[in-house]
Amino acid sequence: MSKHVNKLNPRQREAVLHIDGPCLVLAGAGSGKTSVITRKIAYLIEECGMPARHIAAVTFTNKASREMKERVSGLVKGVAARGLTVSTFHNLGLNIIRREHKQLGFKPGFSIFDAEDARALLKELMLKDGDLDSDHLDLVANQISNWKNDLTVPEMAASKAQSTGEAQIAEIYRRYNQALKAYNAVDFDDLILTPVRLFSEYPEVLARWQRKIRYLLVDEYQDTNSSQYLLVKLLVGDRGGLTVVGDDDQSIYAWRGARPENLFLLKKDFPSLELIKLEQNYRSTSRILRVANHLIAHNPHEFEKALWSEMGLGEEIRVIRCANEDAEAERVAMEILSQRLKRQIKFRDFAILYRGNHQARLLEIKLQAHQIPYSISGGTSFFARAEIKDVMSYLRLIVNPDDDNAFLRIINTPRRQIGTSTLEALGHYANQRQISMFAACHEIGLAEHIPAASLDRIQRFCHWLQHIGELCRGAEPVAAIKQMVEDIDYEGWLHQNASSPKVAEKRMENIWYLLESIKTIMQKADGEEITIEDAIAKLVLRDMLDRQAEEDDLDQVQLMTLHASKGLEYPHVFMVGMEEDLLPHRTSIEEDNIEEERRLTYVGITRAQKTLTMTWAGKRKQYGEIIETSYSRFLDELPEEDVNWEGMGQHNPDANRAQGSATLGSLLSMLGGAKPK
DNA sequence: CTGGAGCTCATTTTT
DNA sequence: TGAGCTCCAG
Repeated sequence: MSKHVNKLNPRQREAVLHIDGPCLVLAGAGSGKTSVITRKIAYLIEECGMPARHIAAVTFTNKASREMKERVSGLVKGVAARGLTVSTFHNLGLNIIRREHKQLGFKPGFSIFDAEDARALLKELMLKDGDLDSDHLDLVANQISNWKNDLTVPEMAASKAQSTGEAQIAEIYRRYNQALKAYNAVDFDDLILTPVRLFSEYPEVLARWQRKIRYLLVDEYQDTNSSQYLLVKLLVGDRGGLTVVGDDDQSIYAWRGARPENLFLLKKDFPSLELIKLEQNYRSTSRILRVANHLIAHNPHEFEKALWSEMGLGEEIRVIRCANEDAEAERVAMEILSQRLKRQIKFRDFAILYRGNHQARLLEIKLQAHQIPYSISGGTSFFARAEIKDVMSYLRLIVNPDDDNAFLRIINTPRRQIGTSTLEALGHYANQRQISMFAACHEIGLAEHIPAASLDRIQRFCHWLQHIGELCRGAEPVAAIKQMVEDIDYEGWLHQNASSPKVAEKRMENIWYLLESIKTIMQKADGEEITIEDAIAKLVLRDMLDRQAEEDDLDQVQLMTLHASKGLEYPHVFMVGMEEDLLPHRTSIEEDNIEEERRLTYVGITRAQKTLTMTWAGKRKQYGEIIETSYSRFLDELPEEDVNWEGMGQHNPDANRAQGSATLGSLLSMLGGAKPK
């Protein structure tokens, strides 16, 4: 038997060997799904003789795609792996659009608007419109994204509108798309949607891509939305060269348009689908899995699945009642300190998981107080920082002069004495002539609308930027960008504006870090030539940023949301805030979305390898007032015999559910609540 | 254009 | 409670 399968268990082996038709692998948490995908790729290349360039593996995150690339290159050596596609959905979409940009009517160097850019554009459109105020920004942005993910074009949205409100949003949607087109830009959703439309409209283009991608593997399939599924379906065609791996119990992104039912739809679209379940878990103790299975059994299931492991029974799950959220954070900190000594383990063996980012703040304070090193993943992203957005806008404008949004962001940053009236006149002129603002700057006719002094300043800026652009396409792009930052004296501008020199220095450091990243990306050109356009696109798609990698090696407790923890594992896991209104979150209770919250809890539990500790606070400060809480309903869904309850006296669902039983715990909580701060 | 007072709104967020 | 915003006075 092949070397690629003899380390696998029988189910995994079956999943790797089944190549004569579509294959759905239901892979429970920790069941070795990445092994299956990577070994299947190796098997296809080395045993089936399929050239690597005809195989594509698609993931959702850059992290997953990076890991997959690494693991494949460990299995398939050298030239045999050349041309293999391992990328995120969005990256694949980007590559398709790039190759076919002419057909699609995009100029090369088109911009990619991230979520933030898209919102900024929407805000502007809504402001101009007046019908909708920007209070609804979130709603509108979400609705448009949902429409795009469900393949609904503006005209369809308008005709299906149920209310005037919806019709208004549909109108904004139309203008939003129009603006993107004018800016020669796409948003994240378009990266998937555009290839789908292309393939539906041009069968010959689709055929070409089908010839290229003969075998497709998709990771985390439960997270696909409608347009992603359609993209998969189109690429696979009726040849059935498809393996998808997923777990319906780990679907936690339905609120973002993911369609976990895509897992079962597969059966309809591919009748010959082979279903393989991976139930052996290589991560956790049997106790942890029993608890996880017991919990998730409360959800309805299309496919029954029960995880098991050979890792031994393991310790009981602890559920700890704390007086309030302060005591909870304190308790977790103390647990980490004592467990670390008792078990002789590292800080990095611990993770603290929570529902909402705001819960991290108190934990941070307590960890700091006890000098426990930690790192938080998530929070304000690097790319949300104003200085990064500024430099990125310069770069975007260099690559795509039609990007009016980028133009407007940086035309007067740093100050160039180009005021609103000048820009209004310029915008008006550009609009009339149906050209971009940058292009309008070069027109002779503009002199009639703008005072000579302003015009001169604007044109000097444009010429300078063009000059930098030429340098960027030369031999030393990074040097050119550095030159650009120096030309505009961005550093001086930062110092002038920042509240302290320290802040300015920090911001400048971020910019140097950005330039370093660009340098790395351009150097990593293994064989293929990477243009400045590619580098910027990679940055916008958050690819190739090795921030996290440095931190992974440090000995730090990991703090993150339950969502962010998917796919990760830690020896000792704390889940905090196990309360009604928090873990099932209140809005989910109101919207009757308990099942997804239960899956979220399931994801949290299955992150743990050795021990799992859940905490909850009897009282919690919420919007400034102290609220009596009751513990999460999910705690009652855990098997009694595997759980050790602390601070609640005898655990008794019926009596304890409501307040009032005079247990030691409730007495303590009364003390805690009454104590002055 | 900046800074401070006042108002309002509180999930999750792979790309 | 407190972060993030708008709005108005300088």
